[in-house]
Amino acid sequence: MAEKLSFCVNIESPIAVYVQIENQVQFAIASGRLKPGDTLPSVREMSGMLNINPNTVTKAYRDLELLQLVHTRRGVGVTVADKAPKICKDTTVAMVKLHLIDAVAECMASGLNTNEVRKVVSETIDAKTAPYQPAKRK
Amino acid sequence: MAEKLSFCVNIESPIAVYVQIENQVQFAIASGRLKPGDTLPSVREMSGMLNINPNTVTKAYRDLELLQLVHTRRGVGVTVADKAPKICKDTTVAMVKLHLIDAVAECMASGLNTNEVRKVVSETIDAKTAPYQPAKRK
Amino acid sequence: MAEKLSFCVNIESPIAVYVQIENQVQFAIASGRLKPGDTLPSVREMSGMLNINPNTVTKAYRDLELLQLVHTRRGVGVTVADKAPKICKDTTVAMVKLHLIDAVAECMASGLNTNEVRKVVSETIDAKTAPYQPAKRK
Amino acid sequence: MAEKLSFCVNIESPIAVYVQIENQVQFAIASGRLKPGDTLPSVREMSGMLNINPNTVTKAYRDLELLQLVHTRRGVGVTVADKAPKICKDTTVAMVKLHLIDAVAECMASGLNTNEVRKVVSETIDAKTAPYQPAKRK
DNA sequence: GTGGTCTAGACCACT
DNA sequence: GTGGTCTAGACCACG
Repeated sequence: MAEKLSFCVNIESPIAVYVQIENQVQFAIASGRLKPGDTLPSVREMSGMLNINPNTVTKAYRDLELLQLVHTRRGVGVTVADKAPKICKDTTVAMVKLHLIDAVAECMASGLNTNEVRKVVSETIDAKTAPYQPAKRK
Repeated sequence: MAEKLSFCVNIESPIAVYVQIENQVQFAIASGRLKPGDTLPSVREMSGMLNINPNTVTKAYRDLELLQLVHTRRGVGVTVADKAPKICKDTTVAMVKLHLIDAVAECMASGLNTNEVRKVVSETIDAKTAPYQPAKRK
Repeated sequence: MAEKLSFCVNIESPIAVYVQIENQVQFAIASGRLKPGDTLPSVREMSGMLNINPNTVTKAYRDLELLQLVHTRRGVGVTVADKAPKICKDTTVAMVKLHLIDAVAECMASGLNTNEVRKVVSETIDAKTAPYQPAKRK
Repeated sequence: MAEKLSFCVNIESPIAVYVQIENQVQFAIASGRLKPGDTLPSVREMSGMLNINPNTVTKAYRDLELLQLVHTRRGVGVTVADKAPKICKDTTVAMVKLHLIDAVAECMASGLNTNEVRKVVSETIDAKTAPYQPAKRK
């Protein structure tokens, strides 16, 4: 059973709240913070924690179920599926790499200096040991 | 007059088509491929080239006008503003840096190895001398 | 473009309305009544036709999108994906066969006469050339 | 006293577990495997056998009592009612026929070949002499 | 005109 | 106590 799980959403973000939740769960599974059999916070618990509507959480959990990352059982709760880690590693890693490639390509296309790109990368790597913070992308 | 300008959009992308156009114009200005006085493709030309609705192009050009990056004059077309390069460098660089930071943070959150992150960055830097390709971000 | 598409739901059924919609779309694709590129009725149109809440239709369409059976584009509509027929045939046929096997097994388990089973099957085959009517299963 | 009664439930099924139990008891009565006066497994025994919550078994037995198919007596257990076979045959046969009709209709709606339908039916009839296995219906 | 997102709240089903 | 479904209605984004 997972002990400490912190989730957060940025309600200002153009990224839909339910997508932010889905991503954080996927990242938690991919990084091993959530393991097969672990129970996610209940819909009511999560919605209270994030101060959002329960339906929004429900939507996220349903999507995760369709992706076969979790199992939902009425009266029981939502648990991480056995094959979730594999699926997550297969897809999540590919996705974040793509994002990284896109971001670097953007930097190059906008004329940024190569050294500056590397410097930003290094600084971010050093800073990020903390849990995932949802992006504020435009 | 700009000689060769290639634009492309990914209609499947969750990023709005008109935003993709705006970004590409901004990048072109920031990197010097578009200079003050250059004329953008006409709405009709651009929409035909990209096979999209003319309204979408119009919306992008309107936004660029609001950002004071271009001037629209009836019977003449849409031309790059004198102060556009300065504005673009100020804002575009900040934006792409943010994207880069987000992307690296994502990689860390999903448990990617630090060395792997640096490797992807290096490879992308080496590969990207070509014009900007719109992201396929999820 | 699909000309005539009749959909219907049974609001009394224990099967969720949005699932009934999903099934009917899948069946329509599997049987060729809906082809790649065809546009589904708009959310508002469908909800009016079936006299249900638009959100219910939205839910069904989102699921179909996650199953990669349709493409949704804001301002455009929902269209059948190119690979939808293949996916549908692969999964839908397997599903309905399973249902049939289950139903026959049920009949046997409840002591029904073999001849009677065949008779019911034949009668239903003869009767069913009409469009799919959602089940009233208990 | 019934000698050998095998029950099984599919916890993944969208059909409620207690409904699966009810159906199996009904089928057992309809087919004569359970006769008036026979004792059902105790709640504790059944819940242990199926590895489910005792409350779920209790609910199933309570429903069967409401249907007048069984009698529950403290200190004695749950026994099949005298009139159970008649009731079961009247209702169960109607129900399974309906399911069969639905399943065949589904096959037709999804474009399945008529001959294939008959083939699946025949194969299932030949195969099914074994006790009822709960459906995995979607 | 499309669909997307979120809220609020009701009622149901299951354990 | 869990989650599931549906409704009603608001506001936004896109073409």
